[in-house]
Amino acid sequence: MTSRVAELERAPDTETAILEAARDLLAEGGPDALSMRAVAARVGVSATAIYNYFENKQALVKRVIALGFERFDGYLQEAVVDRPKGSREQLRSLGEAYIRFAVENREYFRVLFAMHADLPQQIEELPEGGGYSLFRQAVADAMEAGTIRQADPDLVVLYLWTHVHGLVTLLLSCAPDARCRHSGEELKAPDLFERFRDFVYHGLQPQPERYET
Amino acid sequence: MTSRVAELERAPDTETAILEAARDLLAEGGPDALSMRAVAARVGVSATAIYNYFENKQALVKRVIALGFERFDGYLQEAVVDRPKGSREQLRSLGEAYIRFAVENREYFRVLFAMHADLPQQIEELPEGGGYSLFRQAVADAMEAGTIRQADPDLVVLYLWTHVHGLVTLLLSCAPDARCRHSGEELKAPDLFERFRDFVYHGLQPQPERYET
DNA sequence: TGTTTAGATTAACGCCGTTCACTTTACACT
DNA sequence: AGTGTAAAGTGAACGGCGTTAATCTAAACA
Repeated sequence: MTSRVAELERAPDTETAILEAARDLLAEGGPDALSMRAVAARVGVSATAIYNYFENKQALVKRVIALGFERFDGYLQEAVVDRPKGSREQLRSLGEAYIRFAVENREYFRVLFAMHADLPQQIEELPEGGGYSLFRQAVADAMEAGTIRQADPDLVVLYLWTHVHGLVTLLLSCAPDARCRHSGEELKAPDLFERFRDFVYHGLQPQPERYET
Repeated sequence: MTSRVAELERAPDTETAILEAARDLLAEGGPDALSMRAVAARVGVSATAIYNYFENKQALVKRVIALGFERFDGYLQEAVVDRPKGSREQLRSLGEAYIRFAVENREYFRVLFAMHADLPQQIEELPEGGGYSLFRQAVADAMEAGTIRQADPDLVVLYLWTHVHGLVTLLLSCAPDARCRHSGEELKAPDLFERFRDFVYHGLQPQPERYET
């Protein structure tokens, strides 16, 4: 006789199955691939059964997106731990994690940031405590450590976020494999990110003859 | 008796009417609002008639997007003329035009850069001679004039483009009216852009005691 | 035992993109 | 003037979509 907990855990848990099916369909084939009937077929249930767990398709998608942001935050979490607090390396690692998530979950990423523009405002439960606060803490640490200049932390976070977000969205929207043909050679997102780092740090001002380190 | 030209211009020109209806539907209600039947109804024709001019919906959308990029380029064109060649003002004006287009054509802008990610590669006829080359020329001029530092122009263009593109997409996807709540006060895209300019120019490096101009 | 209820099902509605078979229009050619 | 041809437009229909309504099933509880 199995324990009650084991029973619960082994239970079909249709809701979870639906969410996973929806996430996979979204990640595999983009928004068009996610239909109630397709989700139901993958779960092995009739389409209308989904309505026992989600009010409608939009509610289902909203949950999937929330799960997506959790996975996204996982990438960022992994990027900060074990990196020296306040170091440029930590900041760089965050940016790289952002890019890595976008490239490794291309379709998903696209949906994450394109989809929740349609769903009007209701995504208030997402950002709190998530990636943004991670980013912000890293920036604040870097300022305190003198790694970057003093400024409004929120503004700098937004600036860096904008920078990395623009990089990946632009690449994803131009080249389906996040690649950019540039003066003959091909550059992938991480390479571009690396080349941009000098711009981000030193700016575009004409460089004085600085032969310092 | 009207001239031949006048006749041609006054002719119904169903194709143009279809394109305009599709563009308006897209700009007004986003992608979901654009259906063949809706376009047909607006033009005053049956849905199947559209197939005399466009192979299918995707082809229609593709043309609409191409028109959108033309309009977009118009914003950029307007930004460069009458601005001193190679000046920071010209670069700033380009960025502001980018933002202005995105804000004034919110739905349209979203579709422009979200949509042509789906349509696989086929958008090769778009960028040539368009906004990118404008941007590139302005950057090259600014380098030659010593306004910004010497570097690979393509890289700098991509850097700046990324910067402004990320700013608007991030704002559009977060706040439906391209507004950002920031330390209590609300910032609109142009304000943010202005605040970012110092970062772009001087970078995030710790500022030395520079009391120079 | 009978009753309730959560979960699943089938049927159906209206909208979608698209195809098909058909009619209408307009113009070129003998 | 009459005919042929091709373009432009039509309504019906197909399969797929999100969603609703009515119905069934089986376990839980009294």
